[in-house]
Amino acid sequence: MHTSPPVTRVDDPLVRDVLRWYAANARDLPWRRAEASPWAVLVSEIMLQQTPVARVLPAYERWLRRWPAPADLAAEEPGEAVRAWDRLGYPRRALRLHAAARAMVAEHGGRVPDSYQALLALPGVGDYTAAAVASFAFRRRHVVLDTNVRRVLSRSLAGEARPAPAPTAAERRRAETLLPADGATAARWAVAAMEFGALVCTARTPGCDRCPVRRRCAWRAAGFPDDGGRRRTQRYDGTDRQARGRLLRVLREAPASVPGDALAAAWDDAGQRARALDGLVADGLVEPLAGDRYRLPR
DNA sequence: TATGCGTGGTC
DNA sequence: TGACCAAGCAT
Repeated sequence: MHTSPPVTRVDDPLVRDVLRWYAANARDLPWRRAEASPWAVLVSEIMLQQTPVARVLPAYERWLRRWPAPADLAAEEPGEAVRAWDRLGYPRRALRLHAAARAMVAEHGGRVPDSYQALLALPGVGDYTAAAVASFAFRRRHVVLDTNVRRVLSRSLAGEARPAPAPTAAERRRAETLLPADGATAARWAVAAMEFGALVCTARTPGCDRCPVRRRCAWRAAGFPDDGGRRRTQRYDGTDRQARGRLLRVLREAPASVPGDALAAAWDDAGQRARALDGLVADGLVEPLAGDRYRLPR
């Protein structure tokens, strides 16, 4: 690797301690290796949206072996991306990643753009992903606010068990204040804070007894207050969401098009099945053909 | 701003 | 056992 060892002085003690913790405890994940391309970083970030690392790993390896550059994916039918997405969940991500690959070919010479703004303009790339790719792949200095970072800062600095449902201006200011001056150190801080939130300062059972910043943690100092303000978790069984998943699974596992009967076998309730199918078609995940047949989009 | 969007593991 | 949780995005 051509980057120099960190020489930047990190003044904030939280940042310093989390960086030190990361140096000793980071997992060896493929998208963090020096040889990971910007495309690999982007693929990993999209796959990791709401999906655990353990489930992403095999899909990530297969994906990059098959499509090592944006142009390789762009040359495929969108349905192939949906099929290769397998059961990662939220298959619209696959469609958007495919659209992003085509946009990169059309507008960026087949490369992943290196600016936050250009990244943000890609389908399926929001604030978090744009900042993460700009930071991790290009060492640009950005606040990277994912759910882990937000939880770490809420606890250690604000003394609250969990952050607000959506990032607030105050949170951004807080994060900006901590951000190291140079891009490379800022990137390392971002990934370190995320890793720390994933492995120590976790949502359910935080490892406060082995936490390197516990002496300064505002949440601990306040006695671990918990207002219990959880997000309402949605039911899944019997929902349209589940129906969509079942239908799409039939389509993914079929080599070509399938008859409506095959979909009917996957979901009993005809009204709900029709609604789910309409939704899938509207999302571009399913293509209806003549004669009551369906396939993944071409 | 609230809601819809998959899937499977954990406690 | 059923909530809760997992590196969000789009509308």
